[in-house]
Amino acid sequence: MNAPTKARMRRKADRPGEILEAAFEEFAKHGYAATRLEDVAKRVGVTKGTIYFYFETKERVFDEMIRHVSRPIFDEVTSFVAALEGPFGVRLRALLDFLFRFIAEERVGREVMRFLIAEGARFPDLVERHHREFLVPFLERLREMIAAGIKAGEFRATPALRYPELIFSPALLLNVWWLLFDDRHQIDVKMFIDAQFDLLMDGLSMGGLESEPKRLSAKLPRSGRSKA
Amino acid sequence: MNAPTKARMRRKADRPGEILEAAFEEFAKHGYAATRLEDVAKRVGVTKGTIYFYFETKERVFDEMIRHVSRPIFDEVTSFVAALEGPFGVRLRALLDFLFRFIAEERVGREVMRFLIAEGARFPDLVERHHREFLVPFLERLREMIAAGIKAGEFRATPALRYPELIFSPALLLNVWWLLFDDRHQIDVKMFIDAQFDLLMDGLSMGGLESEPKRLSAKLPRSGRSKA
Amino acid sequence: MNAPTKARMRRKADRPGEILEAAFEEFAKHGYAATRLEDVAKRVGVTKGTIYFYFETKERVFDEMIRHVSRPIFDEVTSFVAALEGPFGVRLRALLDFLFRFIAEERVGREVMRFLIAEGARFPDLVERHHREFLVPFLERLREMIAAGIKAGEFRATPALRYPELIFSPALLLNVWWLLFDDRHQIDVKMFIDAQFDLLMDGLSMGGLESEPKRLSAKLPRSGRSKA
Amino acid sequence: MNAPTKARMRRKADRPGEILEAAFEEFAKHGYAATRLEDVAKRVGVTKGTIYFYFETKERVFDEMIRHVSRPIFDEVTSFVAALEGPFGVRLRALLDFLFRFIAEERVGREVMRFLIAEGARFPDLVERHHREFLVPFLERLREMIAAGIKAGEFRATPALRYPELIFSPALLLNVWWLLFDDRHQIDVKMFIDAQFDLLMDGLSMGGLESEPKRLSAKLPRSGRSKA
DNA sequence: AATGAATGAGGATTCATTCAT
DNA sequence: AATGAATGAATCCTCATTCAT
Repeated sequence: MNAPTKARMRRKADRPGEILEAAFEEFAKHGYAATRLEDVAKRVGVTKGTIYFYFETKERVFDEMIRHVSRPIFDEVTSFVAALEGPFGVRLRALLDFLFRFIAEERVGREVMRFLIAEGARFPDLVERHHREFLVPFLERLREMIAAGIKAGEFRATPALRYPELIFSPALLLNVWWLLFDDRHQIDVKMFIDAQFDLLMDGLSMGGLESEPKRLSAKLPRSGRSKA
Repeated sequence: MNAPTKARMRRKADRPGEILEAAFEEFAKHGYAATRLEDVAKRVGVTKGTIYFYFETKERVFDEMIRHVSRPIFDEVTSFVAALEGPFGVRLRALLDFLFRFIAEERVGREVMRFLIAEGARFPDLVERHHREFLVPFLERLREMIAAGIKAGEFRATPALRYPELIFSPALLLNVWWLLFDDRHQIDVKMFIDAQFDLLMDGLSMGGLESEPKRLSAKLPRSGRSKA
Repeated sequence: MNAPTKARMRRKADRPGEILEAAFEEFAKHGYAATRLEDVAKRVGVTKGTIYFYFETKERVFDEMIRHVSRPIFDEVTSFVAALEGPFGVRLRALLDFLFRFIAEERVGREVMRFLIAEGARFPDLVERHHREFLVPFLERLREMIAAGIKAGEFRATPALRYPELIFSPALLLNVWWLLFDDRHQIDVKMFIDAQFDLLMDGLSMGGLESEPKRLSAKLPRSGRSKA
Repeated sequence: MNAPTKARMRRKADRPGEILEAAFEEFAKHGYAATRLEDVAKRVGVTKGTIYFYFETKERVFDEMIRHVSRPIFDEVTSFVAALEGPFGVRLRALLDFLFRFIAEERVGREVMRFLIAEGARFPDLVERHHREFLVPFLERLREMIAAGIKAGEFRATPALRYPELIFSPALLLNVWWLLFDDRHQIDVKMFIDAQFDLLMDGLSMGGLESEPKRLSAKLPRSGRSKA
């Protein structure tokens, strides 16, 4: 780490990117205030000065780090949502799978949530940006899907139409669960999604006495993810 | 203003309590690392030294602050859950109302969640304690209630039985929403709970062709909160 | 200097004053930017932190240091000028003696001038304050004295009445001389003042052929200072 | 703005000179310690590295900058003084005019004085060089002129003969005035010189009762500068 | 109990300087 | 000749912690 010194391994193509990724790790581990830029530098294999060559302040490093790690998510969410097709139940399930993957299972999505919650007061713009560019569009897509499902006669006209957040919330719970317990008290994601989907579709209450009330959901493909 | 300041002379006999409450405010606003014990002291109207008379370190102040503000919640949750009665749908609704109040609407509950998420890495015991003493018992109570509801024929036997967290998750969403947006992008809590309850009970899908599938939920009392 | 450590020699009555005097020495030696507050602290026998206990920033230390060392001069100038009496030639001579003492011979006066010249761009208020509170009143007193001398028939009505700075300028020269050369290329202050006074009174040109044109100045007491 | 920037391609052949002139501006504005070589470079339109190609250290840049801007003054002073002719009163007046121009009115002369005062401790050689090459010769010329004037019967034999600095001092005052106040509290240079000349020639005191004591100075040409 | 003065380790930031290209 | 990337020592400032009173 402090090898023969002098080894200025320069022109490493994407120093800023490397720095931001190292910053992600350090900020995720210690939080904004307790992170030392020196440790970020050490992780990249450069010195403090190098970071200041690329970024004006620690705040700037943090801000750009969030942009850096968020962009791929933003992009993928956008294109995924645009590409949804098929029956609405199927679409919904696909959306849930996707959502869980990005917001709960992927470390970046999880930690971004931690950053927003923990450092939101210091970086209010960041929070607003995520609301505007990520949350609002996503919820709107959800709402449209539900509305279309209702029109198509697949879904009930529920007040949930006003609160697509409700559909979103189990994924958030998993996200927070992970943030809190990491790998202690693990939850089986696949089973959790299945359970949400079942509950979401048919609810808790005994729906009368009919023989085949659960048809629709029963036919749906379960979460395609096999590894979890 | 800094005359013989008699207001300060009250010698509340509860200096430690005062300090912990001031600490709550400061830690909530700035996070652990960025909070200055001096500001906590100033808020109480004493000097830093006084804090060190009662608490050994800053970490200790934080830890005891969490205990201090959590205890009333712990207690109330315990006794509330023990006192639930009546039809299970009604109990569930009551539990939801309660949950929302403590985890989302009350500032203390909200901020404790922020502390756990933001500082969990630094205070792992804290997180474990909340898991053990708050979350697990609460989820267990939820599960028992659902199980009893199923036994009583009121509820379907859903896989949600394994994941009572699902029922808990909208409250968490509201909690996080508040942590992120404070009073920007407000959500109407009463309508939100109603929506959750409706969805939770009857689900999204058109439940076959039966004539009266939604009876139960229709009869349930709506949220008792009148102001929202 | 780094003795047995722990010797917190506290309550030293006038810590702020001590710090400002140490600061004067360090700033005088190195200039504002090149002075290390740590060296100031070392000079007092405390640590950096102590300085920040009393002063918010380095700029503040500098600013207050100037006030601290300037005040006695301001005060003495004010009271001295107010107390002048006697024939105007005598008064003028006394004023010159006084002026030289404060602006040129005394180290503080000299160094304050250096600070104003060297750091004026960074501390414009400082410069304005000295202009307003020191320079303007002093020049005004000078002017009044000359005007009174003219009225009394002792002085010629010269255009110098508009520029009392002219009378002031040799003292400034000595000041700057000292700032530049310290004790190299020394000038004998007493002789210098005598020379100024002679020149000031009677000028360079041969004043006609009269036998006793220089009476007045010839009778004046020479500078009373004997040590220089 | 940062297109192929052709303006920069002029390859002035005098990069060092450009750098030194940029350095003059930056050092004049911020002082030695607070000047960043990077800003000097930016002013020239090159990078820091380029400066280090021509100069070994920052101190070297400063030192050579002073030489660079002083040389023209040195040269002009030398040749001007050598060329003086005519009655001594006229010569004196011409010398004063010249002096004021170089030491007070011209920015370079003024700022060099600031450098000497502010950074003399760090660059003692600089100060000595100016003393030896500029101040001493100039004062010597002044002294010779006065001595010759006395011999010629134009001037009185005053002790000022020992201190030609006295004649120099109003110009210094104007210089310092400018350094301190820039364009605040302006002084009319022409009137100031006239006043000095009047005072210098005939002094303050009522010169006996003679009828025509002021002949000489009255006939002298006033400052040749017409605009002031 | 409480204060106020003091400490000193620690971290953000700056910038003269280096050097491979 | 000139650049751009990198270094690392230096310095300001902060703040948890200590302790005599």
